[in-house]
Amino acid sequence: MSLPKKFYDNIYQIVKKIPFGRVTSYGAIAKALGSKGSARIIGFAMNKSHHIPDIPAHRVVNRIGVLTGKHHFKSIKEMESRLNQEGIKVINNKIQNFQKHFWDPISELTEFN
DNA sequence: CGGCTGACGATGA
DNA sequence: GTCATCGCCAGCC
Repeated sequence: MSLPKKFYDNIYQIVKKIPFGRVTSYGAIAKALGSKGSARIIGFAMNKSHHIPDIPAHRVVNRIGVLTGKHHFKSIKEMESRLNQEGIKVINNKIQNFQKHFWDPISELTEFN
């Protein structure tokens, strides 16, 4: 409550806006926040979001579509399993046609506003 | 207050 | 195309 982390809060806002069957990258979110250099911070924020049920972290992967954060999930299989449920094919921990499923917050939201 | 961490990204070889 | 290294920048110890 007091002193809300604007950066982290912004990240959660965007991640929660990711539509079903879509994925995005840490760099895309970071850039949407105006700090493309803080792509790593996005992952950090995800760790803090572990107690937040509305954070589809499984829809957030790195720029190449690899499920880098799956190991941080309750179950490693859960991340790729959830993506499969959304119609996203994950082979070798990498999203197939990643660019096709890629959801750019800047293009869709035109700034998180 | 100083330094390390980290679910990344870009660039160079 | 792949592999290695540097840079980023907020949070945390």
